[in-house]
Amino acid sequence: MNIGKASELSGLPTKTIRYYEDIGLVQPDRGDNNYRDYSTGHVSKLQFVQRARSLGFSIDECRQLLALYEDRNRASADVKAIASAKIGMIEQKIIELKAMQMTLADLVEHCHGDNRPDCPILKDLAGESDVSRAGRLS
Amino acid sequence: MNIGKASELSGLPTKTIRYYEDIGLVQPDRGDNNYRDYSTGHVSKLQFVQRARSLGFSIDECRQLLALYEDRNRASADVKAIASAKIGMIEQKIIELKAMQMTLADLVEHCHGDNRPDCPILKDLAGESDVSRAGRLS
DNA sequence: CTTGACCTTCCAGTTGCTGTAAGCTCTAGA
DNA sequence: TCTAGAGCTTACAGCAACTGGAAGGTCAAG
Repeated sequence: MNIGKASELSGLPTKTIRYYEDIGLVQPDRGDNNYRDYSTGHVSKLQFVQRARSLGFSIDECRQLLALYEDRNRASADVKAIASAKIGMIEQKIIELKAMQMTLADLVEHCHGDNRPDCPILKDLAGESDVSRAGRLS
Repeated sequence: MNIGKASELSGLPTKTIRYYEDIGLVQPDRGDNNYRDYSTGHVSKLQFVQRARSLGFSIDECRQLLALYEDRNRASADVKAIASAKIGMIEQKIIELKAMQMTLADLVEHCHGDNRPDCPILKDLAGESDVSRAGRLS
């Protein structure tokens, strides 16, 4: 099938699919007209990558997962290790985002939000404020 | 002061500080030797940007915040609006990450993690599994 | 006077695409 | 059979937000 159909079936833009070919992630055959020709196997791989990406795996991790996916002799422990590491990274990211959120919420709460120029948020960002500093600077 | 000192005081790499000059975020003076010359005011701005960036503000948002910071007639409501919007975006990001995490955790839990090639994680990514599909596909 | 740290510019690379332009190919209708 | 337009091709540029490296100028200490 042509790239348009593969795009439709995999849920990935054609641009992205061509990009995946460029970087050697999923390489289709070529027809006589030089059009890319995707088999259902290729589409499966594209879907595989699409899902892995949406789960936060990097392209490089997708490459590893695809290699494992292709490898009949793979050890599922390898896959589990990659996924587990990813969970840890996500957890870390969530913690950082929560910290950001709390700091911002604290600042917003202390901002009167009117037309006066005096703003505790900017003061804090500039390091002039004594609001909620102790925690962040320690 | 030279860029090295400004880097030390602001906590930003010299590369990043030069980059910030390139994009017109914080523009220092120049000495006779053509070295960048940062005043304490410049360093304050750099610190300001450093903190805003660490709170998840984009460069463009930093630019807006810096403009407000510089503007004696700013309305603190403007600043509050930017920060509030950012909190919402962070919340959204956290929700997405949690969803990812749960899906991955579910998959890892169902993966025996030994040397057998049969792996539920890969099965799910390939769309062959019936584990934890209903929620994701609905 | 030399060594080495620090500074300069410029260019390329990173990740994961996305946009655009110029041009080739295929298909359906007049 | 011709033609319009949809779909395909390549190649290059650009996005964020830096980071790295090369080649060279400057400065302070020994």
